[in-house]
Amino acid sequence: MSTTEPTDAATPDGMTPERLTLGVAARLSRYLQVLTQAKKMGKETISSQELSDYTHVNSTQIRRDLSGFGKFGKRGVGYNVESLVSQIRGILRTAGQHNIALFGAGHLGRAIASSDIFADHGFRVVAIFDADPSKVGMEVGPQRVRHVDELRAVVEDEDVVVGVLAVPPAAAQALADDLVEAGVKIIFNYSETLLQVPPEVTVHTSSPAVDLLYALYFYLT
Amino acid sequence: MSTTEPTDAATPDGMTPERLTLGVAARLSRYLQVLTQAKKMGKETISSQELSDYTHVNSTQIRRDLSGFGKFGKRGVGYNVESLVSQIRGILRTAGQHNIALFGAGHLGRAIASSDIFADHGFRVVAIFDADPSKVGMEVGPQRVRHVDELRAVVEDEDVVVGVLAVPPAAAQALADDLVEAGVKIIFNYSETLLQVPPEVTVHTSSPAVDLLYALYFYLT
DNA sequence: TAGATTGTTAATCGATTAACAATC
DNA sequence: TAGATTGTTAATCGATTAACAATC
Repeated sequence: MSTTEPTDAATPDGMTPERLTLGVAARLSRYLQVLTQAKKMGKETISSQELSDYTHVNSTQIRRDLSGFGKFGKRGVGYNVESLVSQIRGILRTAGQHNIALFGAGHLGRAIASSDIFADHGFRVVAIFDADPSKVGMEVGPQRVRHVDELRAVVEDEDVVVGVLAVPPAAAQALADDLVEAGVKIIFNYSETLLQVPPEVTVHTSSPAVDLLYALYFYLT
Repeated sequence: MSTTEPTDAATPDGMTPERLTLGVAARLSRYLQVLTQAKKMGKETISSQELSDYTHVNSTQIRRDLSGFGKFGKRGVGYNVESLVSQIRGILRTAGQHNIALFGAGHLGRAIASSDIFADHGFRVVAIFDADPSKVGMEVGPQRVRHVDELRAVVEDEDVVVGVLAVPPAAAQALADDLVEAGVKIIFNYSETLLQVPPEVTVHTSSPAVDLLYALYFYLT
């Protein structure tokens, strides 16, 4: 060590760092998405500029975000895709498996169940529910469709942390209530309904149209 | 006028305001989503606090965002839902109809086609395409599934401004290329692929898993 | 009037960016 | 070595928030 730096300010393993700010956590998640896909495509290294092209986050911002946790890159080369994936997963504490319960065995539910989009990030659909008796028992991928009555038992037995609602608007609130009662703290809402939940529960409502409106504004102006 | 204010700094109709910042445009779009839904539910007025509960944006921030464009609220009462919808649509210049071409007549494509999620915001699916000859000609909602060969003609005839990709990863890039060549400037990508497009084209990749990772972080910490 | 909620200010904090030395 | 790209600084800009007067 030729310089007089103070002891490394980056977080050493095992020590609890400060909680990430909302912005940093959101950006890291997006980097992870791109990196996961890049890995699938066989890419071994990626530069902050390439990450910037895909995420629309400024490349300096990306280097800054990452360097806050360690020196993950190689000057002149870029970042190793695979190792950066593990690093970010570690920072976000999402390296493990997390179980999802999916509601609705219609077109959307089946599309979600058969997609890699959750699986790629360690989310596993452990149960699919539908209120329609004619759908109960049907096979969807590796799952058999269950009746909503089984919700409580499944949440406990399978350690479900996320409920995904792919149901008609009229059914969404009742299911949200059931999920809350069963102790699920994260609800991903694909219906258009505004859900009422207690403050400790997080609802994320999918809103592709909102993203389009936003893109359109910058296209029109 | 008893005070000596300078001429109103808010934008009078017809005058081109400055371009919104990314943040403001994003937040206004989210308010619009909630307001649209609140209107559906028959709500007549809404307070900045209620909007805050649904959007997770601080209520002061909401009042601040809105007051930059005019005095839309009524003290002690809140905002009129219907009028606020029109005001925001005006600000975002998305009051009109915009046409979408949808690719993929599988589960996801059919779910999108039959949902109100785009229709509620003035987006109309004017064509559905699929590469599979056995699906061409099939009826999906009011549309007949077309072969991708017709893409160019449809984009021109129907004034398509957005292409939505609900296709397998392997097919996404080729379709993106076709859309770019046909002059479409906004692509909404539901496949997991990283798409290569010229800089003037905007790609928005849907990433429910990213949103979940993000929610999970704050749940786990 | 009393209660509620907006519109707005002022102060703070975090995000963003350009620039560039370090170094692979 | 020459070229590329990271890691980091310093300066700026926008977002956020608490507080409160205005007013419905």
